[in-house]
Amino acid sequence: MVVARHSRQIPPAGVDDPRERILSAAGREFAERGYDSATIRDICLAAGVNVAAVNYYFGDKQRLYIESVKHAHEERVRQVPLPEWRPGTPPDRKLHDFVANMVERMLGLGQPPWQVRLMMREVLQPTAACRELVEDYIRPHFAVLVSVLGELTGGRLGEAELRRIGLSIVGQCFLYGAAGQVVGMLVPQREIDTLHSPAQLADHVTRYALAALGAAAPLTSLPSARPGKKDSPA
Amino acid sequence: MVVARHSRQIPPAGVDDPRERILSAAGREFAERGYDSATIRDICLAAGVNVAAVNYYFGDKQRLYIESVKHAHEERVRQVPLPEWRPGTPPDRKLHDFVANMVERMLGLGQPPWQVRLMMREVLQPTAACRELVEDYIRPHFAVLVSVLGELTGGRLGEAELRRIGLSIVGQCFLYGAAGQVVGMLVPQREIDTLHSPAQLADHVTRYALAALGAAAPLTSLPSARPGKKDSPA
DNA sequence: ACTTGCTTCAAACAGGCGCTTGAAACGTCT
DNA sequence: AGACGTTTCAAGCGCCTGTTTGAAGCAAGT
Repeated sequence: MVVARHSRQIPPAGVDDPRERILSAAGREFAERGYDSATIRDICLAAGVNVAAVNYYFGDKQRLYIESVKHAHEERVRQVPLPEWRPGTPPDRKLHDFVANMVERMLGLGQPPWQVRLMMREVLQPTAACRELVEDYIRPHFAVLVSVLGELTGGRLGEAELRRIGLSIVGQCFLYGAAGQVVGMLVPQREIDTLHSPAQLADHVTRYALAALGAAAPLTSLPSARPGKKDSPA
Repeated sequence: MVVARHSRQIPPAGVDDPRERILSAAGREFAERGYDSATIRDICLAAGVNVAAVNYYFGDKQRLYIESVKHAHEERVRQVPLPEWRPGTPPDRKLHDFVANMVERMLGLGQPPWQVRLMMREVLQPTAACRELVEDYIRPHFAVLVSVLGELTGGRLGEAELRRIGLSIVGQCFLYGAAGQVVGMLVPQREIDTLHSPAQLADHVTRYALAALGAAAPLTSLPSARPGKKDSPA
């Protein structure tokens, strides 16, 4: 009756593996259109396989969706891994690196890549795949941020307060990633290019946090301290 | 051929007005399920009207959607209007009021009301209704925030920098409104209740901004300066 | 009483959807 | 060659979608 799923002892994992092609096409389609609007027919057309292949490899649309979310998330982790620091790296440098890394992951170059858009959908309207995403991907990253903040404040703040500050930092990046188009409508285009590029954004968020934590001069300090001039921290 | 839309010279605008009932039901349904997943049949069932009524009053699903977005946005503006300040109100007080207002609008009590969820969808994946939403609703609010920030910094920062800081503030609130469920997974439940309630959140975002701008002590300062003690600014 | 124009209704339309089917094609053993 | 398990295919199955239709209901004007 039921199709016996083969055991896949030797996964080729090449670009000509139909399973892989379906996952990739499905990820793009789900990211672009959302779960309901994406159709199996379109996905299979893009993947160059027959519609029955989805049922054969994944059972049904829902399981294909979950698999494609996990697939996208693993791929993105490989693309933009967390920075690694040699012992002795100053914590403000770590914070900047972390924020720059997060911004790059969320924004890519221009608008976020499909893997991120797919994950954003999960975050904004969680489905079954969300918990897994949080545990495997978001929580570890967030833990790193919190530990960097702890290092930066030298134990003067509790874990709970650190988490709250961490969320403040994440929120700023998240706005650009999730609502980038609206930001683009609110701010003049030339300003976007000059002040809201990924690098500039990372600098701003870091400086904003350091100033709030008293680890750098306030943003209103005179130009002598550190103006809006773009510069990578030495 | 085409149904002649009547001129609606005397809009009753009561709860028994079918047009109004459809708009309300459609808003909830679109907010909950999204444009594609929401069905005209379900909307009409909830509104207690025949399926043909949508075509009669709005033409098609798309125009119903646009009208329901505008309807929701107007309703929400009426529900949570911007605060008004008497002359002489100190700018840090204004900032706190503004943030508390924005948080209340975005978070409601518990999870955001359907009007906000509908608008969030537009922000995250803009459609034809988005530009109107930005111009009528978001831009004026954002302008108020920027002007308060300008007042607070006393001309020491340019408009562009003020906008950037404004977006930092908005981003923090936006994270809770749009990704509240994920925040709830990252932070222990008891911490949510004690540190991430709307009031606490508004306090935190305000204090974070004031500290970054040098208008208040850094968050790491000793309890003597201005602790995390919750208190409405006098 | 009859017309007129606006509103509501049950029923149906064509099209697209996820999913299934039975057979053909394929590669690999004996 | 033959048999076998795996993979691919064109075609079709209900079902649900947005939309249309023609008739019935209704209030006001003549």
